[in-house]
Amino acid sequence: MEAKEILRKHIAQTASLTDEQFDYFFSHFKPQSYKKGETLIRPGRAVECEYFVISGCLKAFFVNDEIKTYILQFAMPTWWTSDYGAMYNHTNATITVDCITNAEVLCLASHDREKLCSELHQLEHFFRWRTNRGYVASQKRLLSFMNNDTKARYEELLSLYPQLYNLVPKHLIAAYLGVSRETLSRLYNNHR
Amino acid sequence: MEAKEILRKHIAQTASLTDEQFDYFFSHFKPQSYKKGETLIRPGRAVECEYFVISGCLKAFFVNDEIKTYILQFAMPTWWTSDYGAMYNHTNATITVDCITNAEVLCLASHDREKLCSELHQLEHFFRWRTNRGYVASQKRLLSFMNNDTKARYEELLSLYPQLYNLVPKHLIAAYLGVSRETLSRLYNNHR
DNA sequence: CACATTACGTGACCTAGATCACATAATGCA
DNA sequence: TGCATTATGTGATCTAGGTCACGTAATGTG
Repeated sequence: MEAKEILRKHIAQTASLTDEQFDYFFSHFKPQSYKKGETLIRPGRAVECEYFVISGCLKAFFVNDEIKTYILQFAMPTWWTSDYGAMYNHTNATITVDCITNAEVLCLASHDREKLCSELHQLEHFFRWRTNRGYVASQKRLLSFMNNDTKARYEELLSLYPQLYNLVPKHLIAAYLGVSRETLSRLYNNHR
Repeated sequence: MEAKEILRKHIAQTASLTDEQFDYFFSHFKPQSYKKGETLIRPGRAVECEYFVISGCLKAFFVNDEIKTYILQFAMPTWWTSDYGAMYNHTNATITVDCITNAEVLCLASHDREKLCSELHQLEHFFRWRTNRGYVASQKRLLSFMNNDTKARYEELLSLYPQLYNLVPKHLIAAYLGVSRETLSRLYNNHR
């Protein structure tokens, strides 16, 4: 399935657009290909756009002063990603988005999204719901952080996204769970 | 300032409505008064509406099997609160919303919000941006959880909302930070 | 193919914060 | 005003997980 069709199906779950409307919407996206390890969003730079993932896997992460990495999101096909804090406030990025595998994405400029939202009510509706879901997921993860121990969070993550186990190196899973790679290693080898 | 005026100013920051449009919007809200300790949303029940706080302070929290409480949000004047996960998915509430102090709120039914959003593009715009901000704040809190220790999170919370220190009991602040009340107590009395 | 880099496992030790136990305010309310 | 809650402080002890140190795969690249 090609990029256009994937996006079409994705939108159709939340908003109904005519073919003409969708074509117009789609014409604002720039298809891009990235290789494993390439960086889409870099801290300190302006954030021009957000990305819709067609294939491959990206990660959005924060690196603190002690060079420790925390992964906010693994972005898989049909997921959206960006540094939304920076994008909405027009400030410089504080997080990085890069490729875990080779990836194809559709790039939508922030000002184009705002323009499209004001031109087409249905698109404003779509983006409202997309963010709703993100917000609820984020609250849920926060709760899981407070309530569950590492092992429970690890199992939760793998039951939600089984593909991750073979797709991404273990130290990145640790960085998503917010623990050291040593702890994660001990966890599933239960040496304790 | 009365409730209507407070909501008017709040909306105006994000969306421009005519007086007629705002009156129509406002006519869907039910003003309600609650006393300290009263419950607005209860786990296991359906979630009919969301609340806009006019005065007082609410809390939205989760209670786990071991009766430990985790506070997701303190809701102060001009904040919105509900169990959004339950509301969006039409499932029963998993969190509780109750009053830390006596409070006045405006209650908006979920189906009215959806109706209003589809009738008035500007309102859909407003709710998109409100959720945007919530999403970004939630991501930021998640990051703070992973990156900062309890002391840093405590200071972050108080610098953001200094009123909280005198308004809410310390064990609720601990429940927001995700630590035991003993740990919080030791923290600001630095007996260590 | 060889060498560099990255990924992963595991022991030893350390620390933040949990838990339990108890004491002492402070507050509400009959 | 007096008693029952609720809020808070603090010691003693325990534990999940961090950090450091080292080793061995695995993978990539000239």
